[in-house]
Amino acid sequence: MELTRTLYVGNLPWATKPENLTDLFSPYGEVLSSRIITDRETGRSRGFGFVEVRDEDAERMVEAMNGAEYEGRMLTVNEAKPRQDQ
DNA sequence: GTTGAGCGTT
Repeated sequence: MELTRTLYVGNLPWATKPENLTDLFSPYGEVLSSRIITDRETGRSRGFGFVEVRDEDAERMVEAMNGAEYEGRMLTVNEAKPRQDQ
């Protein structure tokens, strides 16, 4: 039984940092970790990231943040697909 | 010094 879930966050501004994700999602639940996916070569943001949250908060946080506006962008928030398998 | 749909490293 997992205690956490990972949320996919898309349509982020290029300048968004992991701490920004934490600040954005914290009001709606506990953020355990957050990360911005960057291009391995250039190191620049790819415009999306992932936020690890408590399982019990995940649903509410998706509802609250999906479609929310950040720096003029309508965010896409969904439960992340499993990275390896399942 | 750019871009805009997307589901991520060890």
